[in-house]
Amino acid sequence: MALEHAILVSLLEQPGSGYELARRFDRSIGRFWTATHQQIYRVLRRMEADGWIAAEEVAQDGRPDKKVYSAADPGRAALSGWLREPVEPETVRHELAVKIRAAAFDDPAALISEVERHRESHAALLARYLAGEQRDFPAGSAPDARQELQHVVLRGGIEYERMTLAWLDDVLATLHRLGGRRPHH
Amino acid sequence: MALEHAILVSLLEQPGSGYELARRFDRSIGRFWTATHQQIYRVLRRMEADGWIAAEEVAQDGRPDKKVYSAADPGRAALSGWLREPVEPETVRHELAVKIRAAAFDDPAALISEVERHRESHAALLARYLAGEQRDFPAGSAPDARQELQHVVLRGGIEYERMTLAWLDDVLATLHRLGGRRPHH
DNA sequence: GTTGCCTATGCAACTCGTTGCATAGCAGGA
DNA sequence: TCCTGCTATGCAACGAGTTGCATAGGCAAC
Repeated sequence: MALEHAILVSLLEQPGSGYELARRFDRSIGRFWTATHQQIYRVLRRMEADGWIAAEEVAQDGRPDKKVYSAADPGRAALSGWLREPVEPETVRHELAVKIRAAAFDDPAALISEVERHRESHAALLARYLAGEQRDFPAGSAPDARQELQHVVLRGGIEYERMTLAWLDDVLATLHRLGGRRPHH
Repeated sequence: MALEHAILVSLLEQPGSGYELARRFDRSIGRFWTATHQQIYRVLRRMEADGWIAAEEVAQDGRPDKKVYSAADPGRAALSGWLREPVEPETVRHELAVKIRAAAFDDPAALISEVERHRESHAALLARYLAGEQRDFPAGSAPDARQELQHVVLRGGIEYERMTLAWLDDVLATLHRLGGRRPHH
């Protein structure tokens, strides 16, 4: 389980409440690790019980109170230990690939609009990444270690989206080519 | 849930027992959808109860008997319906990216050997993909629709591995560059 | 001749992750 | 005025997925 570690990293970068963490997981961190607010609250309680993080009640006016968490030393030590462990092989879940192979037993043309939707959403995400790169890592700046590492992760996202766009074009060309043929029945 | 659909596709391509499916999920299909034998057996029982697949007991000598499953019409219809539904956005789980950002709060150099291990395993997978492509889709052949679709999925795997290798080189260069600097404490 | 691996299926217990719902005050617009 | 939406946390129930173990015959190596 790496949700705990992803939360620790996020709290080290910036302390925050469960709600704030949930929003971060919808944005930057969510690009490589997703979580709902339910999961986050549950894991936060466990981590606090284990002493990995410390909570501070913060009263707000005009808004509900919140509990702001920050990483504690045992949490930092746990993260350090995890960093030195070999990571499990990633389990891939690529639903679109299943659909593409499934199309051989149905009408391949029925997939075209679905693939086009995916293409659009990946193009939009690439644009967001590129805008974020311009904003956070402008050319000529002198980044520190944290920024360098955040940047190399972002570059990975950018290259992933570029690769995916090119592949989806390949998929679309293949589906169009097969459009005339009868499906296998 | 797409495990049912991945199993249906696999059984349409070739009928087989739970055990055989588990091995396929360790090989080709497992590249874009993973499953343990436990999951597979449980889902097979549910699918048989729902009439999606049909089972036939096959006695073997020198080996335990097996139940060979094949896709039935209701299963084929369910697959067809699923193909026409929009797919949920993929939830990405990229543990290495979490580690890279975590390295900002520890020693970045400690990650180098881990990244190198990943690089090797991605290089080995790319080599396997390329060998499989040569074997199954030799230049000059006239593939049918099923092979075309399998090939485009494989090309996606190949491009993904190439992209990942290039990115891991970028990560390694970044980690080496940061090697001299003190971690943030 | 015992140890370990392969085929083949399955139970039990657990953790992970999602979905629906609840509360509760405040802000802004129709 | 009512409706929608945001901040903030949480319960309950379910489904997905993993891990450990069990059985049971055959095969090959040491």
